[in-house]
Formats: sequence, structure tokens, C-alpha cells
Amino acid sequence: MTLQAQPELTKNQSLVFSALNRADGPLTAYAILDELRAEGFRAPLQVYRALERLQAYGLVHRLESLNAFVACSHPQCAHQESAAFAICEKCGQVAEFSPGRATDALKAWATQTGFALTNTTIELRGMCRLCSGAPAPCA
Amino acid sequence: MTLQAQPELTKNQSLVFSALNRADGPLTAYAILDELRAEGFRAPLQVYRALERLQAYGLVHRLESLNAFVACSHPQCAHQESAAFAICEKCGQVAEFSPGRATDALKAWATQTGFALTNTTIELRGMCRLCSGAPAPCA
DNA sequence: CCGCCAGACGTTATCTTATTACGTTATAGG
DNA sequence: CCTATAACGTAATAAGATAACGTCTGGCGG
Ligand SMILES: [Zn+2]
Ligand SMILES: [Zn+2]
Ligand SMILES: [Zn+2]
Ligand SMILES: [Zn+2]
Repeated sequence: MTLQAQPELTKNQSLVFSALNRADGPLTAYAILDELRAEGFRAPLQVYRALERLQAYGLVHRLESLNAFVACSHPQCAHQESAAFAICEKCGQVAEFSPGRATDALKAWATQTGFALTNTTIELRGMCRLCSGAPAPCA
Repeated sequence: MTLQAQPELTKNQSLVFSALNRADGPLTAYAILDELRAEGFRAPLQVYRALERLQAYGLVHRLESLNAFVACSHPQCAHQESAAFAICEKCGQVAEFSPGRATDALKAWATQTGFALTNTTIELRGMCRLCSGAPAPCA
């Protein structure tokens, strides 16, 4: 994770960050690009460059299993602890949580094995409470 | 995961599976394709179709953070338990292990939250024992 | 003030990864 | 034999990510 200090965001970084915050779920880089064409974005690299910084600042997470990005749910805590995500396959909602005990278990494995752990990806797939409780898509 | 019963493999499935077993690390779909051009493979879809089945049979895993695939390290056990992977960023080796306690913790979170969990992705990044112990790349 | 550097930016082209669409072949059941 | 199903072959295209280049800015030493 190795979080970087966070200077003030540049214009492009702010635009990308606010696009992610407006969205009610994860966005792909190209979806962000389309969101921001009105603001003058023209090329994927503008999005990827901003995302790279935002991730380094801990404001944005990448969902590996979706090739998509979400704004951090609790940026204030800068959650040094690795984050985990529960992705609803019905409605697309993503819940971010802190997998304290799971991370501890993985760290223990790493220590035992001699693996120098720098980063952990945890992504859960399934259905959120609302979607699994009712047949209709959740609000 | 929902593992499927495993009938005998088709020719293409066998070829893809053996390519993954020959490799000493994960392969991308296109790397597999190149491996198998000599055997008559011509198009990505031949690889993706075989991978799809092999994953369903539990013989192959996809590494989400690499967009790559590995043969299962212990296919005999059909590890209903979700697998976890430790990826060395120096030498590229991948170690598969059973994250029992971590999975338990994630299941507990899901139960508490009302999330109907079907699948868990756990991928660790860092350096393997050999690479972090010695400056030279590990054997 | 001037020259220089580093960081952000813009643009194009290209590369990698994955899927859609459609037609063919092999095979098992009735 | 007829037909349904699964696997296969091929071409085209979509989706995701990066390389390579040049420009523009603001800060700083001289
Ligand atoms: Zn977060
Ligand atoms: Zn849902
Ligand atoms: Zn396995
Ligand atoms: Zn290594």
C-alpha cells in the first residue's frame, strides 16, 4: 500500500475523484473518461494518470476483478489497513470494509512462509443483503 | 466457486492445461495461445473457452490482479475451500495456499452483514522468501 | 530577470486482454 | 435417420492499458 502524502489535487485529479464520488458504484477508466468528456477530457491517459495518483493518496481503490475503480468509503482514516470489497453481482453495489482478522491471518501465513508481504487484494462476490432478500434489484 | 464435475478433458482443454502445467508461473491467455500455435491454435477464443471449463473443473485459477492463469497446485483435493495466492513481484512465482482462517473471517463478516457470499478472491503481493533473502533472482 | 528543472498535461498511436457473432463438425438419443 | 447439444474454427471488434512524444507551467539558483 505505501500511502503517499496528499498534496492538494490537480484539476484532473479533482475531476476524476468527483466523478467517482458521484457514481453509486464502481466505474471503469473509460466510463470515467466518458463522464468527463464534457469537462474537456479527450484521452484515456488523462484518466489513468489521475487514478494513479488518487490511488497513491488512498482516495481511490482499484477493483481487480472488475477492472474498475471506486472512491474510498472512508478516506479520512487513510486506512493503512488493507481494504476489502464485497461486490454484489446483481445490483453492482460495492461495500468496502476493513478485513482485520482476515488480514491478520494472511500476515501470519506470510511470516511463517517468509513471504515479504506488501499488498493484499481481497474481493468478495455474491449478493448484497437487499438483493438476496428481495427478488427486485435493490435501491 | 461451485465446482463442476469433471468429465475427461477435450483436446483443446488438455493442451491448455498442459501448457499451464509446463509453465513455471502464471500465463496470460495470449501467452498460452502463442505456446500452442505449434499445436494448431489460431485464435484467443480457443484458449478462453478451454480456460473457462478448466476453471469450472477447479483445475485452473485465474489471477485477477495479473489477468493471468495458473494450474491448481493441488487439483486432487478439488479444494472447495477458496484458494489464495502469493505473487512474487520479483521472480513472478506464485504460491497457492488455503487461507482457512482468513476465509473464516470473511465468511463471518458476510454472515453478519447479510451478504450472500459465493466467491472469494485473495491475492498477496510482495517478495517470496528466496527473492527477499538473496539479491539474485530465485531459482 | 534569465535559464533550468520537475511535474502535470495533451495527443497520437499502439498494445494487451476479452468478447460477439456466425458457421461448422462431432456425437449421443430417440 | 433426425435432431439436439456441445465443442470447435474464424473473423471481427470491443474494452482496458500503456508508450512515446512534445508542451506548458511554476519554482528556484544564479
Ligand atoms: Zn478505502
Ligand atoms: Zn445488490
Ligand atoms: Zn487450487
Ligand atoms: Zn521471488
